[in-house]
Amino acid sequence: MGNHLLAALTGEEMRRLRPHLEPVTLQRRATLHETGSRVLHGYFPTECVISMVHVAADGNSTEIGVIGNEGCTGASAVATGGGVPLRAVVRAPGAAFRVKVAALQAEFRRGGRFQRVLLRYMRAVIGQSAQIAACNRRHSVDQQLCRWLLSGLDRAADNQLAMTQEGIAAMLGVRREGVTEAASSLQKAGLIRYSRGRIAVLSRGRLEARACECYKLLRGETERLVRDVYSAKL
Amino acid sequence: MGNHLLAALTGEEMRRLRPHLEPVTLQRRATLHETGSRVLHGYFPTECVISMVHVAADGNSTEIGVIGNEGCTGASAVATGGGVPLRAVVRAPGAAFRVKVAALQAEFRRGGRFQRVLLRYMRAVIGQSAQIAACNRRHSVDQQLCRWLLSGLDRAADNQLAMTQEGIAAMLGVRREGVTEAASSLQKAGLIRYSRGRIAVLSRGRLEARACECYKLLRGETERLVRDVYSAKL
DNA sequence: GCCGTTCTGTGCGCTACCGAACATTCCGGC
DNA sequence: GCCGGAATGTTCGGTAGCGCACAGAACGGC
Repeated sequence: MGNHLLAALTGEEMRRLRPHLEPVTLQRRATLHETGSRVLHGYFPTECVISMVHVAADGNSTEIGVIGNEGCTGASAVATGGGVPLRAVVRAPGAAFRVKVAALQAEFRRGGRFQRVLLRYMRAVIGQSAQIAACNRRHSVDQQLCRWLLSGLDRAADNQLAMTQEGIAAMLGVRREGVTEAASSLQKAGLIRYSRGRIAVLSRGRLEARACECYKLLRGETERLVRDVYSAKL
Repeated sequence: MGNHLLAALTGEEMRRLRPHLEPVTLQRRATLHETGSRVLHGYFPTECVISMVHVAADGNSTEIGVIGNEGCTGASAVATGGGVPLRAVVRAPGAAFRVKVAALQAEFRRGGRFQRVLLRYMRAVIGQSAQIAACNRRHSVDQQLCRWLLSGLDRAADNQLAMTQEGIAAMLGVRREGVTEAASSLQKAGLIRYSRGRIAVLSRGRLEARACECYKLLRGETERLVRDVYSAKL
């Protein structure tokens, strides 16, 4: 149950990086980095889930990407220094490795496998954000909720998700009432059960059927990413 | 009137790359690369404008990013090989440099300034797509149209844009009628004048005032990008 | 067991946008 | 000068989501 990006490194790279890997437990809703501000650490989730969120001037937020144990935060900061254009929030608490950006940068600049892995990951991030952007535009709250639940479920240990409807609404960029309605409809249909911020997915299959095709595409992209980072061809 | 990414290279890098720079004139609406397919060339606009467009299974499209002489296509393909997750379409015709991906990759792997420039550019792309995603979700067709016009204008030679309302609708991911209505309202207010695919911007200032704040943010990000690629600190 | 807080449910009027159908205007080619 | 196609204009009913206001329900601390 490690992190795929780290697991894909060569032995030598891992030896160099290991002293800088700091195991941490991330608390729900913690903000790991803030829009525009300087990034000090990259986080490599092993058991937690992190959301990348765009924050508008009026405080409205929109989730642009999700990071589980297939990714990391701050990749672009590692590649270029400076800040990232998004806020990173812990969506599901749990274990992760924290690494100083400087250490990551040093390894990145060596131009080895770590660099290729991180670049491949950045490509996935761009694709993911494009897909979510299109989904935002086109699909109903109901469909998006299904996609959101599944994207969390794929990265979770069990069939449980911890998030209030208020929180989900903020991520999807819709009203809380809209989420209430969609969630209540899902519950009536027996796909999920929830209460006060705890959601249990009862029928993953039916949830997938109800979600828009964006979910399948996003999932496929993630699987390709994982395959690629382990591939000798990278 | 060159391309900023190329202009920021060192003399030595430019000497190596110059033999591979192929000046081309891009025709309006040409598709430079297609979603998912293998990318053979990167394009560095000098006088044209290119749109990065997400295409859904049903054919619906959504513009995720714009590229003028501050950027290039296929950056992520250069960094990692393989395809890009978006379609690139010529939005305004004109000159560009075409370069084989293999040549770009070779230069990228040297790990010099070109690499840092391209990475910095990828960071801008991620930020841009996040901003546009949020804008898609939140703002009215009218506001988005203003933003779209301005984003083209910034990269155009004069105050003219060539694009039918049908075309704009496809980029913004809205109905053609919605664009007709918004455009006609802008014309009545004296901000633009248009006819059959030719749009003239009459009052840039008022257009900016009417656009959502996304435009200013996107523009600021682009300006920072251009500043950074020329900066010695990169 | 009480109470404040957090979370969820519901109703209402409103607006922006959608989908479809059709009318009109303009341009370029013959 | 005529004609076909492309671009734009307009209308109409339908609906998803918004903003607001408030009601109930559950949990957590004391």
